[in-house]
Amino acid sequence: MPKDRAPTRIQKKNRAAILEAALNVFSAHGFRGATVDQIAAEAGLSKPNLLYYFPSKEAIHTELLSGLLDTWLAPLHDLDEDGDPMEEILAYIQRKLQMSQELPRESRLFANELVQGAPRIHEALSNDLKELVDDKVTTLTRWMDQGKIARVHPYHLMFSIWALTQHYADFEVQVRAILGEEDPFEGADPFVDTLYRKLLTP
Amino acid sequence: MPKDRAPTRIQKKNRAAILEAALNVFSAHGFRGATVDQIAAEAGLSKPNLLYYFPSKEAIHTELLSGLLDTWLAPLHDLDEDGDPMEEILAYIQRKLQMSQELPRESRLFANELVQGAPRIHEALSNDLKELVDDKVTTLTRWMDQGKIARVHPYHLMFSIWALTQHYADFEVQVRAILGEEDPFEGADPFVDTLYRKLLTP
DNA sequence: TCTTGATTTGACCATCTGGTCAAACTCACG
DNA sequence: CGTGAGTTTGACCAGATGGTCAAATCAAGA
Repeated sequence: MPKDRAPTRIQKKNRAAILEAALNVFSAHGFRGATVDQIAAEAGLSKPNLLYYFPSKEAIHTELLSGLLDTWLAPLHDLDEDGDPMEEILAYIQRKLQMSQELPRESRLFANELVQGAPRIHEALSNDLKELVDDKVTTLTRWMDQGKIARVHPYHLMFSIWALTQHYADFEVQVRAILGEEDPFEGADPFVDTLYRKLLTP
Repeated sequence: MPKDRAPTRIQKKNRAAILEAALNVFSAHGFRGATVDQIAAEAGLSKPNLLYYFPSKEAIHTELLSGLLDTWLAPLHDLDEDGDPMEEILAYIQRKLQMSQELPRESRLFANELVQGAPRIHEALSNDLKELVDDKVTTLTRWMDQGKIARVHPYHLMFSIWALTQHYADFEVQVRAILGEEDPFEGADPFVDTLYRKLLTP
């Protein structure tokens, strides 16, 4: 394993290649379905070489998840209490939809983990995520109190946004099977925009 | 393997026990994450004994999925062109939500399969499911043409219903992590009802 | 160039896993 | 009962898989 110094050029390149490969493999097959050999092959390394950079399969997975959590939660972080309520929420939804389109692997990585009970990120959910959501729910509630948006259950509002936007990435095969050749995201944006505009208009 | 006659008392009991156990294990760990030993143990059988009733792990999985597909699609089947549009749709949504609550294992079984690209039910999606959805979309479109419900993209409407209702089962850990002690389904029903009533009111 | 730490790998290992098989056991029925 | 079909299991196997290790190779600074 590399020493505890500044990472060399090679270390940087290989660790990045491994994480990139791991994202592909884990998001497509889940933790258990992914094999170290597969990740190594995709990263262009031999298995022992891969294990020279990460101590175990689990370590790669953990680093991937924790490294991506910030990215994943950034849009919600950006929800600004001082902005225009309706525009803030619709912008959040649009960013989430865009992430589903542009980062489907990341979405499926989390989806895989969650649907199997989140054995490896349960803590992050109950702490970081809950804290962030609770905070933003306060904002939403305040907006409702001020009559800026319609009063709905704020937590379920949040869940619905996640469900709707991530559905396109997580269940992409199903969406594609039904839409055929058509671009899955064609029309999604106006649809969710209308949906939440109608829901939240006081 | 049992002969091709009428199933004996023991065959009925054991096959049922195996499928029940398999539903638990597959829905919790996905196909690859599940082991035959685990299923056998949960069914109260030895592994060779389990494999006396089913030729392989894959066969159990296949039978589970195809056996549950009808159950899973029944609510959509029931959407009645001759009923009251708004009530029909809201009833469909409510039934889906109820299934998410009462049959979370089934929901996660399909979710697991879908998020990993549906390698084993791709055909059913492109045929049975697509056909059913296309048919119901025709109904929805007709209702929109008649001005009975607001005009929205009918396929995205369908996706949104699935996403929203199944979210509670598929990502139950996340919902629980955020809501804490509170019952995840508390308030979900009125929320989705309001959501779709507002969206679809012309 | 030489040296030393960084990097890479072939060979190997223990364990897990899906599946097989022959032998043993059980049950229903004549 | 006795018997043959139905049921169960211990022992076993081959391949996959996560991980180890010593030896070989490489890279960069003195």
